[in-house]
Amino acid sequence: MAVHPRHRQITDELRGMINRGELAPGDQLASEAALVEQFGVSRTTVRAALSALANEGLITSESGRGSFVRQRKHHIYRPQAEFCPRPASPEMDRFMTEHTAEGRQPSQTIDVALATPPAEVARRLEQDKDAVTVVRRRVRSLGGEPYFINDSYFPLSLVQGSELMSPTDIARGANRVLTELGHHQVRALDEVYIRMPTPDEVYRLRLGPGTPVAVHVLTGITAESKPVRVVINVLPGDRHVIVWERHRSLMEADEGELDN
Amino acid sequence: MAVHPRHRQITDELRGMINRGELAPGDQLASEAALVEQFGVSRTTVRAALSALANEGLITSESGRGSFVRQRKHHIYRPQAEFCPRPASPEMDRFMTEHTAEGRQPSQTIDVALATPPAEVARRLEQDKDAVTVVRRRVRSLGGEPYFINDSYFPLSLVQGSELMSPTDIARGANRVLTELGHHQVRALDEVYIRMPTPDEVYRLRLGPGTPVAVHVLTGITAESKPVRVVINVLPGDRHVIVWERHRSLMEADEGELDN
DNA sequence: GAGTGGTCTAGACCACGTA
DNA sequence: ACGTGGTCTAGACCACTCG
Repeated sequence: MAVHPRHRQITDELRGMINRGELAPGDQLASEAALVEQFGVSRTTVRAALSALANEGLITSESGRGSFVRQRKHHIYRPQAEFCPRPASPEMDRFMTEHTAEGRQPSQTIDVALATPPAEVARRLEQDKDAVTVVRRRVRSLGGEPYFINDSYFPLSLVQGSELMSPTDIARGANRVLTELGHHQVRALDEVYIRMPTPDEVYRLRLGPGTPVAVHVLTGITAESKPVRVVINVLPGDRHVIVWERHRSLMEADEGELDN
Repeated sequence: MAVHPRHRQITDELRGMINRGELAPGDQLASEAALVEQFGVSRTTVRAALSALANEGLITSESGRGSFVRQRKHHIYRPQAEFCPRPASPEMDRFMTEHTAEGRQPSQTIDVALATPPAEVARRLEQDKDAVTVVRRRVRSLGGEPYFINDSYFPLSLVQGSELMSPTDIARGANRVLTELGHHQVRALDEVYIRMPTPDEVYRLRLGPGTPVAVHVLTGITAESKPVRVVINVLPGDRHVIVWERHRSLMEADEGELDN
């Protein structure tokens, strides 16, 4: 029988207490010194155990204060919301009611720049990699806590001189503006990647260790199959649920390979 | 000017080499002993730096062999595939062609059990938390590498005695069977959560450290608004892209709050 | 000032993989 | 046999938070 190393046993012991609810979200764990006593190991070993829990996203350690059980509070992220602002099914309605965001102050920062986009974006826009795009970068916050990076890229040639280049909110939406400019989108391709954040994302979103992100890449496409917009949303995993709904009308076949 | 601690400097240095491509996926890093020499620090400090990179999902360390730069290879996960087996837009077609899975052997394990489901599932099925469900648990693998946990829950009262209770593949799909039993689904609610895996998931999917998962929860609903099926898919972040497509016909409004 | 976590050292022994 | 990473110890000093 394989026996786990000491630090792993301590990790499992503490994780068990969290999963069983003996340690509730927000609770403070025993101090490192206390755990050294309790388990009869060196501080290094205790710290290895705590570090593992931190990287699982279960606890955070705050210098000078202690270690605490984390809590997740999920905002609802609806990729469909852009085109279908209102939920259409009773289940979705109920789901959204149950997850109603508390009355915290929303705020956002916007900055607009001209830049050659990352290779991933250039590829999706079918541009040369040194072609210039307009980038609208936003960080959205709720009650001071950032919860959402939203970077939109438009080919400069398509939006030159339009209000998309001014760093202010556009109430009627970027899609409307693109349509007015003659670049009406009729299709979109959505991709979602799951990964650990870059140090830059950790900084911009104030992420704790062990917090993964979802990267939602949206490519908007015209009837002529021309991509005119790429949006990259970065969502902290501990603050979001991605939700959508489907109806019979969208279900073209009855069987599928995924869910037998 | 804030100066980073020594281990953080080493982390940044090594991450830079990876991002700049000086260390390519699959490459071996300098050994810990070599890094101790190179940076003039203790082995503990070097290991702290390597541990950080591992938890970012950038490297893996293998006992007795060394540390290596990781690679991500993305399978395509289409939540829509269940109802729309074939891609409908040229962009999606191209996307899937570009990501064609290599010709590795697919395989799967299936086991079927009667069990009281986790509270999350019971709630979605609108069952008492001690009501029994049929669980079809599957792990799908490609070339020996597991890439997909797929657990389907059906209320026992609805599927008793049907072939859903036998641990074999159902070629025509579970949806068809449910329809034949008089529980035709007309809507679905999809939720995706992003988090670090549990130890059980790490084991079943053979995940390395720093690998987050996406949890896709699908609730299938009849015309009478009765939930008849909950599917929980667990996808390793380093092996999947979640992809779907949208068309004008689904775009009911022109503006949205997400993408100005 | 007392207690907390953050950083770091210099060693030691072990299990593992490869040659 | 040797080099690799995995585990663990016993200390030390620091920065931070809080009463």
